[in-house]
Amino acid sequence: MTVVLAGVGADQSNVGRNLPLYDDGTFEYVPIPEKTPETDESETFGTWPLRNGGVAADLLSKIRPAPGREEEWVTDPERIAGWPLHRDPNFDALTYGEHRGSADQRQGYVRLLEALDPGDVVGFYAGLAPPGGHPHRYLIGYFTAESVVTTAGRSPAEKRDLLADHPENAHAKRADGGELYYDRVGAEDKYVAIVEGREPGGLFERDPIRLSERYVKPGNERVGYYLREGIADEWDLRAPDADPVALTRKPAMCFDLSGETFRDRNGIPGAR
DNA sequence: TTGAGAGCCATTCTTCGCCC
DNA sequence: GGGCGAAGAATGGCTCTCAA
Repeated sequence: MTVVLAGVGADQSNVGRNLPLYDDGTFEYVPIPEKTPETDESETFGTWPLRNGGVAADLLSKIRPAPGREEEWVTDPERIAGWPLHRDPNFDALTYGEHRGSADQRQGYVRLLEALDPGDVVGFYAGLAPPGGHPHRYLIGYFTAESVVTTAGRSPAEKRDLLADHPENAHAKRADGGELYYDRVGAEDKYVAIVEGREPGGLFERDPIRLSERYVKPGNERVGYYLREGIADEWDLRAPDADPVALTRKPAMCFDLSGETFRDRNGIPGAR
């Protein structure tokens, strides 16, 4: 009886802009750039179709595959068009993988996802900007959890077998010879949680659900983005335990809400 | 072992300067 | 004057350290 929301999608930090929300309620979802061009993912910014025509590369003037002060922006249009996507979640194959957080965090991404039971829901929110308006965090889709597996505590051979069992997952696609990306770059303390999903699930067609409120929190000087009070109350927020929950950095959120109730309130992807 | 506090840094807003 | 980009600053999550 759990709903976990995860922040996904390209944003200011990796493509230098927020994704568009159009006047008719439709929106564009574009995955973040893959950290490494060495991936089995065939979709690139030059092939990812937009709902209003064209491809994702048409929206972008720059990308930063690995956000960080030492990383340079890629501005060459041909390189942008050919850069692979970190297609996570994969709304076609209904699979989602996550490495953010660690085993000793109670409220990090991987720990919240590990707690999902079959029939629970994992939802996805992204930063969308309407024409001439401020960006907000919107729920853009979800799927029903079928199973959750992690690479924690597994031997290299076991990890290889696990990734082979989830070939459509973005973390499996960027694994090299069964070796996870974070193992290759020396971050062995990271592990990946993979959620395999089932119907009902997918990306909303239109009218994403706004999760954030934009205001100056008492005691602060600057405006911030916070979880709407109504969402926290009606969906029974369990984590994080902050009040209000700041959505600036896309935290994982957990709600004590049944999958059935969540679907009744928010509709079915494909029919919304 | 656990919780509090401090520092680091990712994210994004604001301001300012440059160019058309 | 408007648009755009760069730089600086504010916020808050994550991580580490230390004390209880």
